[in-house]
Amino acid sequence: MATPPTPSAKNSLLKLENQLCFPFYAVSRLLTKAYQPLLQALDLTYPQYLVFLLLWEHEQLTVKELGEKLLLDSGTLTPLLKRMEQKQWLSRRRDPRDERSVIIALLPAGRALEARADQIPLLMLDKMQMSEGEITALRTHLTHLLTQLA
Amino acid sequence: MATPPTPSAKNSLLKLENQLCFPFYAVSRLLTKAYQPLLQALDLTYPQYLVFLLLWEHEQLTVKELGEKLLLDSGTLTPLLKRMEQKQWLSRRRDPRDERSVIIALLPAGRALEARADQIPLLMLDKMQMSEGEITALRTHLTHLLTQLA
DNA sequence: GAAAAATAAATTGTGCACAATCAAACATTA
DNA sequence: TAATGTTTGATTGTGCACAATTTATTTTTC
Repeated sequence: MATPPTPSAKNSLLKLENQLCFPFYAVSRLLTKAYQPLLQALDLTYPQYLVFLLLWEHEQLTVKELGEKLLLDSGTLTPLLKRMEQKQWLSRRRDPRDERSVIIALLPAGRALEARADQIPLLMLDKMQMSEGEITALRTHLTHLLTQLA
Repeated sequence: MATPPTPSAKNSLLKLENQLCFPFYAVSRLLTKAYQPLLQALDLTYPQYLVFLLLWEHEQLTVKELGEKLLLDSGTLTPLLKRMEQKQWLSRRRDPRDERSVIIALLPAGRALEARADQIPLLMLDKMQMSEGEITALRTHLTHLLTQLA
């Protein structure tokens, strides 16, 4: 079905295969899909898992702090956190000392998930099949890009 | 399985800063945001731009072929393509020789966007501030990961 | 200390992503 | 060729993402 390239598109940067950004977009989605069977066992989505990574470490954080660390805004976080509150994984309450802020705090049911999640990072590293060196190199480039774009 | 973790190292894998996947997720979203002002001028979203990259090169493709190249399924593509059809950028019709397939064909208004988009790749390369070598290295790693995960 | 500016969430609306299900068209084979 | 199985899109429902606006609260400035 695919027709031969048209003259205007020959050797162009406007070709999917010459794009650098598409692989980022594709890999990001494939990684989320690779997490899916592992997270589904915990009834979690990938963004919810990211919130838990922070809460397991910090016990409680404001919505603003979560947003700064995950690079997400309240339009994304508020409904997501409400769904997690419904499941009794965390609590949402205003900071008495600054009523503008909402404090997200880990609840026992949320803490209990930590033990069940502890195999996930190694299982994912396994799926990626990359050497220690490749991973280090990639992390360096990604961090550079991240600071460049953020 | 990779290397067995020491007790202390095991816990640290469940920290956001030690995640490899989060930077992919974050960079992917930041890249899309970096495209946004450039694409908004053409009334395009990033996934729509990706569809155009393929149509500018191939003139016409089936939904299945678009899905294979972009790693997207019909649940994503069908409504996206309908929105693009509304704007007269492309046509959707069944293949007379196999009524199961839908052929997506570029229309003049869609072709006209190509010239207005041709600066985008260089502008994006500029935003990323990476050397030729870094880009090549990154593309290699990403391609490896992509085949590993796809 | 009142008005103005800044900050933090919530809300609204649009557009992906994707799992799951369905229906139609085509291919296979007994 | 009738029954079975496969392929292709469409549909439905849920959950992000994010721009833009709104509301409540706090801080700053005059």
